Amino acid sequence: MSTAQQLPPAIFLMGPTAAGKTGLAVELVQRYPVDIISVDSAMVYRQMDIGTAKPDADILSQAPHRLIDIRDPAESYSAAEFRADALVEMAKITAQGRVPLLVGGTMLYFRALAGGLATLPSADPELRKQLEAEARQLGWPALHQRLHDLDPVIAERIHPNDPQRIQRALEVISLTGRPMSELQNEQSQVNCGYRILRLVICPDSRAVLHQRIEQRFVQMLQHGFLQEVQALQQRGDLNADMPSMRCVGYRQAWGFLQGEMDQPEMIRKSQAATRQLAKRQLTWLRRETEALWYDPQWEDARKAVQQDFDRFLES
RNA sequence: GGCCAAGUAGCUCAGUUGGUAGAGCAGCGGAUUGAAAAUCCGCGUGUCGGUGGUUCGAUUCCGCCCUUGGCCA
Repeated sequence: MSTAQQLPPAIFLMGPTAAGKTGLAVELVQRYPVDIISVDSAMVYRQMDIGTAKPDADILSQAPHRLIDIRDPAESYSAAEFRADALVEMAKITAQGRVPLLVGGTMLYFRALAGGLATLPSADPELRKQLEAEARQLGWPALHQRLHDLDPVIAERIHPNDPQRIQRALEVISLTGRPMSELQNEQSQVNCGYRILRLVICPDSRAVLHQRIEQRFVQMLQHGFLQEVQALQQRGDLNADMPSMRCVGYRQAWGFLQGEMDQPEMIRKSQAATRQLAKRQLTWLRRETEALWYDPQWEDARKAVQQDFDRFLES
């Protein structure tokens, strides 16, 4: 208990997309000695501003966000890179006598940061290409069968129709010669070195969240989202299979600009994809965290957040 | 006003040669260890437009009514 007291503080501000995280974070920056670190797998990309709901230059000058605009859309990023980057930024902030405020909705990143990751090799693009070629010949269920022979424990946990995880597990074996399940078992229970206050911001009503999602997408279009995606297409070096272009909204807008659907359909699909994202985020939030929940429409929410902040920072 | 077509899940539709119905999408729940805004799994009761009739039994056949679309006046 007393050792925990000695750890420096950090705050996680989590919530589904369109819940109002950024607005609250900016308010908190104005009142508390906190610096924001973004926990968002899409805002890491430069030139992807409107569709990721990235704060604009004005807001960023008042409330700088670390770990946004750190990748080109042709590149990829990962939970492991995030964890390393975030820990560096957290240490810098703490060294200045301030408190890291981690804000975002990429729940795997929060979990990786707080709980650590197993020691695993990073992605190998060549190997992945090979595995994909094999899958085209044999089908993913056949590769799942192969995985079952090599690492039955992990194969039990991965569905035969889940190409991404089958590929990754085979990649790990191929790169290390050892089953992924074994490597995961060796993972020690790490503490990230901070005492964490977890806050979730989310409307009580799913209908309200859906409304916010739908309105926000319309606003994105008004702010030139399609031009943003068009500019990305015109670079000529991006394609629809890259992680950046598979982001919610970008994927649909890309298809629309290629003539694969009309505009009303693109809008419907983008909004639906965003609702589905929010639902997945809520699944994480319900299960993963013992956090304090706030509805942004609850007028006392901000006061309550401040009280929790005060109590936490004083302790 | 007359003729024709359609009315089935939130949406688009399939179907029942008469035994009260099922797909896609949406939605909901879940999983999640270097792509995670990704990837994957599970979940289908709805006055079959209304009302009368025929029938053991009607969402299905018949009559009338309502709504929508088209054609003719």
